[in-house]
Amino acid sequence: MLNEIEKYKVLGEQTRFRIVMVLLKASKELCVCELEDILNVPQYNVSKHLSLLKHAGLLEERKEGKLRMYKIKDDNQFNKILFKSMDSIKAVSDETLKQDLVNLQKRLALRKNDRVVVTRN
Amino acid sequence: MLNEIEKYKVLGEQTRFRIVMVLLKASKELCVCELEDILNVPQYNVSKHLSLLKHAGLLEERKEGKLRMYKIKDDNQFNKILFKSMDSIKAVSDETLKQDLVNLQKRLALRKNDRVVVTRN
DNA sequence: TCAATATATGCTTATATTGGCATATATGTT
DNA sequence: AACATATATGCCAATATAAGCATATATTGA
Repeated sequence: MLNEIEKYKVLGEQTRFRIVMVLLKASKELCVCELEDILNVPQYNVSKHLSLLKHAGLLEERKEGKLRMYKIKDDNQFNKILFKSMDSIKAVSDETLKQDLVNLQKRLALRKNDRVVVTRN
Repeated sequence: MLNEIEKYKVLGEQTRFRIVMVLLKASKELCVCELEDILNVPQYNVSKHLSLLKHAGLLEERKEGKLRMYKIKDDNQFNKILFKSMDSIKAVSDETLKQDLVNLQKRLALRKNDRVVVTRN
């Protein structure tokens, strides 16, 4: 399938959409356990969805010790516009999404010098 | 589900993506039978996919006699950006998509004064 | 080297999606 | 009114997807 179609497809699922939205709002890489904590989704699901997002070419992964850091991959025009479309969603009226963003801030506050020190919460 | 997620989802399927791409390149409304002819997809499938696209808020429908005309719905910021992302897909290297666009031109050439006169081909 | 931790992955089941086919509906035509 | 045509839709079977659970892998630290 055309890679761009794949990108729309993977974004068209609630959990994956939430992951990407959180990473966009974070503007920095997050590890799996942080996402798990922010989204309140089991680790194995977060990992699976991250894998799909990565293979579709929307995210990048980097190893850092025991952790795997994931971040937005916007090194091409298509991705940039796609993320811009997500950014244009004003109505984060959705309760789940709203809570995700609150949890994101809480999680980031647990970092020390912007480094992950608390894993599961 | 958040309406925007639904929009990504419906675009994340080959046939629906093709429909939208053809409508974008056409820059005008097309009827079901034209799309059927252009895409080489059975009428019932074209209709079903059009229905999903309409309900997701990506297309508009208008009755014209026996025909139902479908067109791009870009009356909001999110849709505009989404369609822009499709427009940015340079690599219409995909053979199917390339053929669709050829067929689109052939079908449009069958119109008389920009009105549909030939139905199934 | 052993244990603990972070993450990934295989298997199974539940659910959703898609296509095919038949048929219903609506509109125009004779 | 009967018929033809354009389109939509209900049902079924095939396939794809997602969650849950158990477990494998990799890395760190004792």
